[in-house]
Amino acid sequence: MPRSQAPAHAASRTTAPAPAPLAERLGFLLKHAYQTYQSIQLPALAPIGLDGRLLAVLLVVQAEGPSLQQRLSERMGVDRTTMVALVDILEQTGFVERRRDAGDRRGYQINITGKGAALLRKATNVIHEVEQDFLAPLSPREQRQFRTLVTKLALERGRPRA
Amino acid sequence: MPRSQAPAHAASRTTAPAPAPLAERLGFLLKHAYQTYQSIQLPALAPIGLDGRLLAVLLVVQAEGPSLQQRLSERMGVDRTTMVALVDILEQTGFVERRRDAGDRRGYQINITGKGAALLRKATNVIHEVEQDFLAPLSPREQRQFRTLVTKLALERGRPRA
DNA sequence: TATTGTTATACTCTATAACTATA
DNA sequence: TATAGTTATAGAGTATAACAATA
Repeated sequence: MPRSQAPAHAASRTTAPAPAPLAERLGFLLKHAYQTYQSIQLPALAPIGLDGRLLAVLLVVQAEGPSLQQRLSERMGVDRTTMVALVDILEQTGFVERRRDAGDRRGYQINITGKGAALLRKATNVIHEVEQDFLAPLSPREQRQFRTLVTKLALERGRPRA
Repeated sequence: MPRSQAPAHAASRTTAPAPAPLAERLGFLLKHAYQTYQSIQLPALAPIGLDGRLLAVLLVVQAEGPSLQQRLSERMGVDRTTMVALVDILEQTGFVERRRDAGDRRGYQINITGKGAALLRKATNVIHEVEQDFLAPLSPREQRQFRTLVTKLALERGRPRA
């Protein structure tokens, strides 16, 4: 999905109703559900200097403690060469720091900073609002159902590699 | 999504379980549900020379009759310059044909051919199998629920532009 | 020889701008 | 001048290959 993010200026525009044969195809629905989510999340995270992938790195580092870049990339399912750029950004903005491991000087341990932890608290509130906004077309009961079902579909089978 | 498509050779590989904080985020779940779907659809459509976007063009042309390229791109939510390449492929393989409109010689009417209609019947069967495979982790009742809910989320709000 | 991080490179998908022919 | 189609180009995003440092 990639290449999958709509430009920010298009976030609030809409198009004509989807053609009937596409509106019944799961692939089309899944793609557009994800794009709709992104169109809400992108402008919500931008003011605090984050996007979905940078936020994911912070979430994993905070949940699992200091981690090698390679470990982070495996956990998130992105290439290790892609992780270089993500950590570069988070390091330059002071949200994480790279520390050499004295025992094995090949890799870095990635640590979240106090500034990064504070940002993460703010981002967590933003994400909850984004998810509520996205799920707004559903009743509270339907929202719980959707979370359960999409979790099974996304995770139960094992994720394809990014 | 699309870059959003995993390479074909990775379709059957899986990674470690998703980190807990990501497995609860809707953005992560939606992305991976879509990627999981793609990892099933891609190898299923490849043998008949199609992918999701080419199939979408055929579905719209068949449902709405001969259409200008520009109209097709609006209906599908893709740029008209992107539609050029899609119609090129379908024309070279003989699944659609471009016909000049005698009244307005600026545009082409895109028609599905007999060969294209035959392919579409085959593709429709393939897609039904792909969707069943994707939904297999859910009970029949849950499958109906998921279709209803994801349709509301993808379409009710109006689609963001591609 | 293998592993971590990095850089250089290439490939895919898609969007913008500019061109042509028609109106 | 506006529209349909096209081409050239550029920008994300991400993957592969090769390299330096370390084990």
